[in-house]
Amino acid sequence: MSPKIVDRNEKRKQIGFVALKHFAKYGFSASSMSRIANAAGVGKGTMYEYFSSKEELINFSLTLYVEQIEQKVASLIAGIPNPKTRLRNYLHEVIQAIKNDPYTMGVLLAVFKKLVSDSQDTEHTALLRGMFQSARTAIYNMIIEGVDKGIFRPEARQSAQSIAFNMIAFIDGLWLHALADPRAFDLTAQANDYLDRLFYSITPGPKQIDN
Amino acid sequence: MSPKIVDRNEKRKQIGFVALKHFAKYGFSASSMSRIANAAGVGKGTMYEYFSSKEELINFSLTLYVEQIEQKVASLIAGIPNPKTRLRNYLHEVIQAIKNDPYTMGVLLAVFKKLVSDSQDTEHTALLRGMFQSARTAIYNMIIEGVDKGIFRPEARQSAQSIAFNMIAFIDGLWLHALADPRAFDLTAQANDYLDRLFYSITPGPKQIDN
Amino acid sequence: MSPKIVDRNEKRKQIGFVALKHFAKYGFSASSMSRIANAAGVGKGTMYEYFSSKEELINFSLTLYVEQIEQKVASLIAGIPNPKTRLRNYLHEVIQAIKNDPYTMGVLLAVFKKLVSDSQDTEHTALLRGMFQSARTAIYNMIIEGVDKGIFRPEARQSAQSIAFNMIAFIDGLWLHALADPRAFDLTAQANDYLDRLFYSITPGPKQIDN
Amino acid sequence: MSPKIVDRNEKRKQIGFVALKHFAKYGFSASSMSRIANAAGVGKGTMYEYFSSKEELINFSLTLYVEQIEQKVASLIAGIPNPKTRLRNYLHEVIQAIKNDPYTMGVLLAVFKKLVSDSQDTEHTALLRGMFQSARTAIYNMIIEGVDKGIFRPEARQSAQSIAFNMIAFIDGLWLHALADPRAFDLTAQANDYLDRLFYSITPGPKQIDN
DNA sequence: AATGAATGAGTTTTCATTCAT
DNA sequence: TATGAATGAAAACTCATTCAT
Repeated sequence: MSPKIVDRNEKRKQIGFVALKHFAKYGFSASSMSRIANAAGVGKGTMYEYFSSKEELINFSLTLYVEQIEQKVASLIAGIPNPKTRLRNYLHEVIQAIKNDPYTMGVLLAVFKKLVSDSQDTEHTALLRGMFQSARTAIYNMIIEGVDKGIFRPEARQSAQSIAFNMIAFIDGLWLHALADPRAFDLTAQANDYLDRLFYSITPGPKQIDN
Repeated sequence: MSPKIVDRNEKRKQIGFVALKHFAKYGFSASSMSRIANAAGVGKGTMYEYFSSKEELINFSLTLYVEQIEQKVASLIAGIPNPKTRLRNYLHEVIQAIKNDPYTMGVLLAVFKKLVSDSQDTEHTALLRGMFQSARTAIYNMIIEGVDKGIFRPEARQSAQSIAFNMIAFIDGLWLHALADPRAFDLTAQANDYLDRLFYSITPGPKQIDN
Repeated sequence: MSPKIVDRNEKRKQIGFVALKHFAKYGFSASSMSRIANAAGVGKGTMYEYFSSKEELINFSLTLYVEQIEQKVASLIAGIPNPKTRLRNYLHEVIQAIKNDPYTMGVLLAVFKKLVSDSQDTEHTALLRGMFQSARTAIYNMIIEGVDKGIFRPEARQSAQSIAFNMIAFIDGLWLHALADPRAFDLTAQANDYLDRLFYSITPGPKQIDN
Repeated sequence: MSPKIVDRNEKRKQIGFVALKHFAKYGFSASSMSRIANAAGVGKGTMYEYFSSKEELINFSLTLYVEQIEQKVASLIAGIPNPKTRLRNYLHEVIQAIKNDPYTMGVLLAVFKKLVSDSQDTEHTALLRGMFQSARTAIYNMIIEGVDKGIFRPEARQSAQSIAFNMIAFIDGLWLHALADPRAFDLTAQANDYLDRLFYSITPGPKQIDN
């Protein structure tokens, strides 16, 4: 009754991750189905058994990507009580991830570009926004918690939203440059500088400098 | 010294700018020679009279782009004596440019992506690095000038390099997000927040806040 | 003599009829094995358990089709004693069939086309010819019977063959046009006109008009 | 200023006629662009210089076909004063055309089939209907002229429309069968039988038979 | 010098068929 | 026996590039 047993979901994921690597490296339009098939060790036709079109493969891969990122982010902030330390740790972990797997960041680049081309591409837009939103919320919560615990100034409560935006933009600018010119600068130092200035401006007490 | 040479260069530029628009909107691989020819009002074959290949057209267009950006940057910082004001003004002008012509920023996206694909593509890498370097130098100089004039703390001298890096990364993260989600946040406010925090940390005297 | 053999034939028929519908609607080459399998509620692989190839499925389906048509024809002419009335009735029934199930006529179209492509395709040719032959024979017999009974002129005996050919061609032209442009004309009226003229020319006695 | 000089319209026609042969022989879906290109002696890509898609090639070919047919029809009926003779001549010429170039009739088959598949395919439907309409009009006019000249009975005036429909259907049935089974019957004799019966029924005076 | 005609390699996608379970 | 997974050949179509005029 039952034919060759294959975990379709597992195989979709397997192909999806291979595709992700290609998208990261070459972008969407320059990645070809047959090369992905080849890299995934399946026939060209098999691709279409698992994804009805290239577009669907892209969507699925991105979902995979976002899931992966969000899980990583969630695990990074778990278990560290002090929100200040947690924030610093969070940034450092993100930077480690960038350093360890710079190509994966290339997917973001490809997504950003697709967003520019098809401005009404709502599926991808939603995906991206969701991802950024959850990152911002994580940062926002850390700021608020810091204020609640007296670690940050009360005024930081109003700026929390803005700080979160700011920080995300900074992080994304950082990997962008790291991608373009890996040896030009010290990511960790940059992140520390940024945080030092941030904490300096929201830590209570005159002239207190965090380290 | 025949006048033809001038014409030739002029036409190369003309085609180059048209190409730039396409690259910004669709990226390199999804922009086709014939569509660019069409938009530029020349024949398909003519493209190859002026550029030996698509690759060369890309290179030339990027040179054009970088030149344009650098000229703009240079003009922005000219004529404003106070380096603090000049810095704020500089950032605001950049943001205006992003707001007015978001597509042009798309070229950067395309370039970044190309850098990821061909990691040994030294021609483009050099171009990009040069551009960023000149932007950083401009910022660096403003910081140093501010220290010299007593507007910034002496300690800022050592951090000047790092601040410049930091700021460029922040700016690029900003347009990246602006491109992806134009209505999500207030670019100007974000820039001000960033500068406020920066100036707060490098302005002499206790609790002095710049505005 | 195992019961399996019956099942097998039954299932072949079941799949064959589903295939027939597809062939009628899309033609042979545009009908796909997997869509037929799907519509028949069996697996793709199962198709090849019952038919060694698409070609064989086509052959079998056509046999089924011809059988069906011939049974219908036989039942239409059964039980009506007057050959004139029987002839008129026959034509009307055929027209009813065309009106009720125009798609089935599409199979004929597909077969005709296949015959044009593979001119040496004797299997299908024989099938078709047999079908038309039996229809012609039925008409021929009615004419002869009419002559024998004095309902038609004796001269009709020599033309009987030709009349049969003529009538079949007319019928097939009729459904062809009905298929192409269903609302353009009144099939029943056309058939009556044709028969009136035919009967007028073969009915004995001056100016006698059949109705 | 001007490049390789090619009469685009001429080349479109040239390719169109080659395509027509393929469509006649294999139908639309089983005819491939590359095989047509090959037969036309041009490269695959060239096809798309002249036709934006297979669909457009089909449309163009059909236009060509209809034009051709209509011109032939027009020339056949020109210059013969007696409408009765003209009608007979017309039918004979059509039959000659069928005999001489049976494959071309295959195009009609393909069109009919396409009409069955995509019932809302208005472009082709319109083309077909127009062609049949003009054929019917030609026949209708001959009948009316015959009535006016006293060659046909006055009652034929009312039936003229119906006779035209009837005759077209008969003709199309005829070639359909001729295509399917070229040697089975004598097209000319069939046509004569049909016309004899028709003229018998609409010629004035008792028992008068046309020859 | 300028151009469009020509093209084949390469892209996405479909499909008849085979095969392991 | 029944099935769906797997696949390569082939289809429609795109595009950078060459070349004749």
